[in-house]
Amino acid sequence: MIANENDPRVIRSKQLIKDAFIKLMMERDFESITVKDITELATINRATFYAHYVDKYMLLEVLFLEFFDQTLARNKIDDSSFSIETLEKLIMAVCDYFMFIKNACRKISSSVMSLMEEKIISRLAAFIAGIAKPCVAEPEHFSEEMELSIIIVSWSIYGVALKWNNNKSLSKEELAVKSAKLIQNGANGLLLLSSAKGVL
Amino acid sequence: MIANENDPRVIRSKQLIKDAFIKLMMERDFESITVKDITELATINRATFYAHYVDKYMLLEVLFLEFFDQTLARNKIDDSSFSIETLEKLIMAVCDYFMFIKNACRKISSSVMSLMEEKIISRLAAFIAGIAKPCVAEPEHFSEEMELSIIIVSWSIYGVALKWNNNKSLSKEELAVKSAKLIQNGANGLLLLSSAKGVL
DNA sequence: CAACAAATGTTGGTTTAGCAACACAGGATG
DNA sequence: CATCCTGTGTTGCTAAACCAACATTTGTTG
Repeated sequence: MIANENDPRVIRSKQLIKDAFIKLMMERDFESITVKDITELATINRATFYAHYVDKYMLLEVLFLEFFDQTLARNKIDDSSFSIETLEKLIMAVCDYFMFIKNACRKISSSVMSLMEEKIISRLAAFIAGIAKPCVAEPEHFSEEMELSIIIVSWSIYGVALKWNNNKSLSKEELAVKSAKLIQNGANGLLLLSSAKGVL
Repeated sequence: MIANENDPRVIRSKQLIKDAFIKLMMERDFESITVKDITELATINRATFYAHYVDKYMLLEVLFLEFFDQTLARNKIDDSSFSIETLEKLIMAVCDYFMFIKNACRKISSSVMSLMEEKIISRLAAFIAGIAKPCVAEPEHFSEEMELSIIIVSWSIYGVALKWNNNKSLSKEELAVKSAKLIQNGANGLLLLSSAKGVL
């Protein structure tokens, strides 16, 4: 069945599924939730679930990516150019995302988080690309280096936010300011520190 | 289309319609609510409304009767025999029903109330009949008188509760106790009072 | 290990909801 | 008065949800 995404029934069914899943995630571990549980709570047929989602893992992915997009949108990041402030806001956005997930789910396993990791970083990269690319005069020339830079920055952002989530020794804002500078300078700072100590 | 009342879609559609209607009744006057308003808020198609309800008046009737039945059920009336306590509880139940309606609707016109009046009294009569009939040894013999008695009692109950709703000079319980006695004695009390004053 | 129970995906046929279009009625506006 | 607008109620067709049934997989219990 190829469903029309604008059909009110499709919209409602998907929403009922999401609502039920969110409710269950507030009560239980992801792995313990069955498709049957979801569809029964959503008052839809199990076959209808499979008409819209491949399995519960795909539902998780879609939903968590939506959460992330909403978090990004809520942080109102200036998309006219890529600056140090953009970097700071992105870091804080990923921190918000982690906090949202922690708050919305009773028990979120690291396996679930790692299922989402790549997807979130990809989304981060796409977001950054959307800001940065139009700012470059000759996109065809710098595209190779830009792609790599975006990947580096995306993974860096995710990494510091994840570290913060495990060990909140700084405030979100402090983390953002400090980390943004470090990400900006890349390995330079590390190289300087190391050479000063005579390691290199 | 003859819908199967047990189909989950039918159940959900009807519930969506009811929820939307209740919400609108909390905000607006019944007459100002259109079928279009209801279906838009319920996120269903207008044709679907007509598949389940003749018009908005029928929806009102169904819903208010449900409210009344719920009120009756909540009052947990002993249905083993018909006693003075039964009478008192029925009076209080109708009072509860009036209070519920007043609370659930922004503005409830007297025309709407009178639309429901007969239906509620019929339901009252059916309820009383359900209690009283099994208690009679020879139902075929007393059926005529019993039918009339039930009608009299039903209208009496509704009447005193309606009066109380307009002018709450007594508590609900006081009204029930006093009125139950009066309904029990029927016109006897009035006749005595009148004769004592020499009117008859 | 075998047997059983429960969850997963999938399928074909049935039923209901959605939709667009229509005729009609009532009320407002020029 | 004619015209427009909005809501009502109906209809035939399309598309989505339901359902029962099935083969498979997974897990657990004696």
